[in-house]
Amino acid sequence: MVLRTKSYSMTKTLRSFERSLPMTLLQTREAVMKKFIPSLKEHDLTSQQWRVIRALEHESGVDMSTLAQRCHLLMPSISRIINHLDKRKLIERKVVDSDQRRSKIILTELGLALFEKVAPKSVERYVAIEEKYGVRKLELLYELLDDLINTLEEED
Amino acid sequence: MVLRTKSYSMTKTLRSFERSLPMTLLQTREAVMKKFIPSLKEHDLTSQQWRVIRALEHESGVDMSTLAQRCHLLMPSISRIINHLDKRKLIERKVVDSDQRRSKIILTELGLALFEKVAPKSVERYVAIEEKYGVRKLELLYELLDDLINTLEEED
DNA sequence: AAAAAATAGTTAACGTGTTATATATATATT
DNA sequence: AATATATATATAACACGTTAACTATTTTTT
Repeated sequence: MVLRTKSYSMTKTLRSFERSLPMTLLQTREAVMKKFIPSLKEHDLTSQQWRVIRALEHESGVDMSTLAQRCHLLMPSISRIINHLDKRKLIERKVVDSDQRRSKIILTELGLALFEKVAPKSVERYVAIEEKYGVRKLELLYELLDDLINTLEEED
Repeated sequence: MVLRTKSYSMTKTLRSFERSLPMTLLQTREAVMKKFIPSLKEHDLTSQQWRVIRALEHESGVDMSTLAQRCHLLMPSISRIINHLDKRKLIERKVVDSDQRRSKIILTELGLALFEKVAPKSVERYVAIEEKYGVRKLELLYELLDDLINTLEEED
């Protein structure tokens, strides 16, 4: 393991596949989500649906494209998710008068109630992570991640 | 940003959804993968298929369950992926004599050739990231992520 | 040895990621 | 004003993530 890492930085071979950056990021995400997913399942929500609900609670009445950007989802995914949430009456769509193509998405009372129920669990999770891992390290991690994102996005 | 962070840790409301930890990890992963995905597409590979090929190049002749663990994939996914790679003759399955349920997965010559073609692109990508972001920061990031994973996995 | 329990792998069903294509409406061009 | 182009959203197709159910073996229990 040590040998592999060493040979990587010296001879430019592949980093051991279990320790690749994308894999490590994926694992971290899984570890973070793991304890929160059950709260979502209790309410038959996927993490993406929850992301949309959070975005709408933050700012209701945005259109699909905006929602896609904010939630880092692609239009086909948003389209399906909004359809799904619409059937569950958690959101409503209002066609925009000035542009019939567009529709504003609004969180219903039911949707808001669901948010209020789940949100505390999410807060709890963050508090638990802060306590066990440390606020300082967490802030440092955020900084490093943001920095990496910015570095890589400059590549165009 | 500073204000937001402050209000979060003081009043225990939800961190702005765009800056949640899972979202940030997802974004980082996307940013890291972005420039490498085209190399995979050239060879009609998904990142998961590539992960499996890498694992097999590292150690050929492991069974499906082992492969699932190593690649952080679930059995149904591995099952489909191995099926797919089998059809493309990139791998072969050999039923284990002592246990007819099990089969060992072997990278074919064709599979190995594909690995040899794609691997340098992956190395290039890492080198580029190291150069732009810095080896030191990258190592620190790995440490923080591993630490977070370990912290969260102790929670059981 | 026969029955029960465990294990390896597959398949089904549903939601999402991704690319390509389609449809309707709005804007720009002529 | 009629046509072409652009935009917002939807749908289709295929792969993966996830849970549950299933099949075929192997191991354990009795």
